[in-house]
Parts: sequence; structure tokens; C-alpha cells
Amino acid sequence: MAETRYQRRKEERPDEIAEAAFDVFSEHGYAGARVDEVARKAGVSKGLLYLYFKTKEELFKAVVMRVISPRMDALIERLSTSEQSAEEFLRGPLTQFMQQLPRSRARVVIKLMISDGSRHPDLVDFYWESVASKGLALISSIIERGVSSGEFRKTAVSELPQLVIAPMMVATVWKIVFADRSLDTDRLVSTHIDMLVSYLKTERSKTR
Amino acid sequence: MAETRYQRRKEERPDEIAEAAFDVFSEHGYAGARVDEVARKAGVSKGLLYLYFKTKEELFKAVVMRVISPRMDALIERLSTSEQSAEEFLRGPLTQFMQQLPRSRARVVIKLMISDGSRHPDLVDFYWESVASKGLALISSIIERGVSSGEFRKTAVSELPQLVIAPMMVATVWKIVFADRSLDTDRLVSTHIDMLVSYLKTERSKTR
DNA sequence: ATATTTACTGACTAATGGGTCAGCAAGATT
DNA sequence: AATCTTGCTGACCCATTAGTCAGTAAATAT
Repeated sequence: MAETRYQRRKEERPDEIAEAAFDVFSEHGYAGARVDEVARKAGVSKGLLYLYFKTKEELFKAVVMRVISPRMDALIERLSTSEQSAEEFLRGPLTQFMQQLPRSRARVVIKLMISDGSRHPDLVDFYWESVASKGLALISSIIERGVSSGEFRKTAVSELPQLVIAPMMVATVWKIVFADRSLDTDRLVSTHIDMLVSYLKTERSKTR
Repeated sequence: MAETRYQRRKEERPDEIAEAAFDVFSEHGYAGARVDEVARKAGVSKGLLYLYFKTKEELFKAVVMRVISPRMDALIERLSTSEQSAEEFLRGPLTQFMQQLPRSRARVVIKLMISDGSRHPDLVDFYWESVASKGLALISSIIERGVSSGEFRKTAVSELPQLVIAPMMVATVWKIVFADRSLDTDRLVSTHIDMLVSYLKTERSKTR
């Protein structure tokens, strides 16, 4: 008998706690999250949690950064090594990326930025610098590449990369708010890209 | 001397309190909002607040509903009495609506749906029934009208009205998260509508 | 003026929740 | 086997906050 009451697992604890915290923050946001619940979900006492994370705030930041950091680099990487035409890139890797984001953990980060960003401005800055600005710049550069190669005509889209990711945003917000109500997000994204490419390739300039 | 310490204003109080609550919930979300702060901002004691609203929860719902209710009806109204072509409607009233929403109070409702919707499912239902579903149905019907009049070709857009409002969503989220970083939301919306109309009017079907 | 009604106050309570710490026991060292 | 180190527990503290209520004074009636 004399079951061991716990194991010492110095290495794994931070990750396990962060993982549990991700779930809890994801569901309740920062203010609504309970540190006790995080500890419980991580199968750990609250005291231990505070041994690895000084404050709730720090835990929150750690959790968000954990998700952000690896994310964008992957896509950036995939581009810079790519030799596809602009259209191929939009229809291929970018479409894929936008389709899976609403299902991924990044969705949660977006939710947290919206709900708690105003009280964690440094997190917003970090998100901006390491994800948003890079991602948008990437898209702009793709469009520009298409324009200068003669593939696309010159449009306002070059300066409005937000237009490209718009369906991803809708799909993400939809999943957050209307999780149960169905929406074919893949089709949403691919139709939008279809529309976009068609617009960028149209020869004669449209009226107005 | 003998300054009157307060005035009795039975009629106006609920609105004034709801107004203050709107600001506070808007800034902090449901869990982060403090009832004391609402009372303070409304220039009222907490006791009085609880005379008009039974719980924080009820106050929250009242606030959200106050903003939702009048909103959609206005647009629906404007449509049913309109005799414009589909394109005119998209470029006119709808563009206008989508341009001003990110600046309006409705933006706050969207934020609250995202951040606190999961813990107030009945509010989400209410929002769905009185705003989202109606608005999307409206847009679908406009597209359909254009299709059946021969103005537009048949595309997936008819079944994906979310595609039409996508730039509004981006603009709204942008304002919430990156308030300080500039974005020409009007141009975002109008360019998108331009793109959309162009797509809907293109004669020859695109490859793929 | 005086009495009556009730909108309103502010001090209170009970409970919650972030954060702490003395002590315990798992595992390493000898 | 005895000792030491430290990862870990859980009971505790206290600031905060949703919600209450006895009493006060503004407006109204008499």
C-alpha cells in the first residue's frame, strides 16, 4: 500500500500547467479564469503552480506566447523557400493556412486578444510584432510579387492585405460565437480566394 | 446651504445605469466588470443599482439587448422599402452599414459575444435570432434577387453571405484589438464590395 | 407646517479568489 | 539504512466584490 501521493516531475510541470491554463483561459478569458481550476485540471496543487508561475498574469502571458511563437514562423518559412507564382501561393499554402486556423489553437489566441487585449497591451504588441504585422506584410509582398510579374493588375488590395484574410476572421469568430451552428469554413475561404484572384486578374478595369 | 444630496429620478435611472454599464462591460467584459464602477459612473449608489437590476447578470443582458434590439430592424426596414438593383443595394446602403458598424456601439456587442458569449448562451441565441440570422438572410436574398434578375451569375456566394460581411468583421476586430494602429476601414469595405460585385458579374466562368 | 411615501444611500456581510508558507515526503546521496 | 535535498501539498490569509438592508431625506399629499 503506501501509494505514493505524488511524483516529482520538475521538467514536465510547467508544460502541463500551461496546457491546463490554456483550456481554462480559452473557456473563461483572463478575468473569468480561476487559478484553482487550472491547478485542478493540471492535477497539481495551487502552491506548485505558483512555484512555476509568479502570478496569474504571468501564467496568462506564458500561455499566449506558447501558442503564438511557433505559429507564424512556420508559414513565413514555407513562403520564403517557395518558388510558386503568386496565384499558386494564394490558392495553395495560404488557403490551407486560412482554412485550418479557425480549427487550431490560434483561434483561442484571437479570442483572447479580442476579449483581454486591452488589459494586456504588451501581449497585443507582441502579437502584433510576431504575428499580425509579419503575416500581413507577407501577404502584401505576395500580391506585389504578382503585380510586378504581370500576373495581377494593380489594385488597392496591395495596401489592404486585411482583405485577403477576411474570410479567415469571419470563420474564426463564427466558430467562437456560433460553435454549434454549422458553416462550411473551408468553402468560405476557398470561394473568397477564388473571388480575390479573379479580381486581381481581371484585365479591363471595372467601372467606378 | 443644505444642498440637496440627490435627486429622485425614477424614470431616468435605469437608462443612466445601463449606459454606464455599457461603458464598463465594453471595457472589461462581463467577468472583469465591477458593479461598483458601474454605480460610480452612473452617479448612483450600488444599492440603487440593485433596486433596478436584480443581479449583475441581468444588468449585462439588459445592456446587450438595449443595443441589439433597435439595430437590425433599421436595416431590414431600409431594404424592404427599397427598389434598388442588387448592385445598387450592395454598393449603397449595405456598404454604408458595414462601414459604420465598426465605429458604432454594435462593435461592443460583437466583442461581448466573442468574449462572454459562451457563458451567456441565451444572449447568443437572442443575438442570432434577432441580428445575425436576419442579417445574413437579408444579404442572401439580395444576392438571389440579383441572380434571378440576370444581374449576377450563380455562385457560391448565395449560400455564403458571410463572405459579404467579412471585411466588416475584420474591421471590427481590428478596431477592438489594434485600436491605435490605423486602418482605412471604409476603403477596406468598399474595395471588398467592388471585388464582390466584379466577381458576381464576371461573364465567363473562371477556371477551377 | 406636518405627515406620508418611497427613491436613494452607504455601511455592512458572506463568499470568492489570488497569493503564501510551514511542513511533508519522494527521490537522490552517502 | 540513514540523511539530505527539494518538489510538492493543503491549509491559511486577506483583499476584493456581488449582493443586502436599515435608515435617510427628497418630493408629495394633507
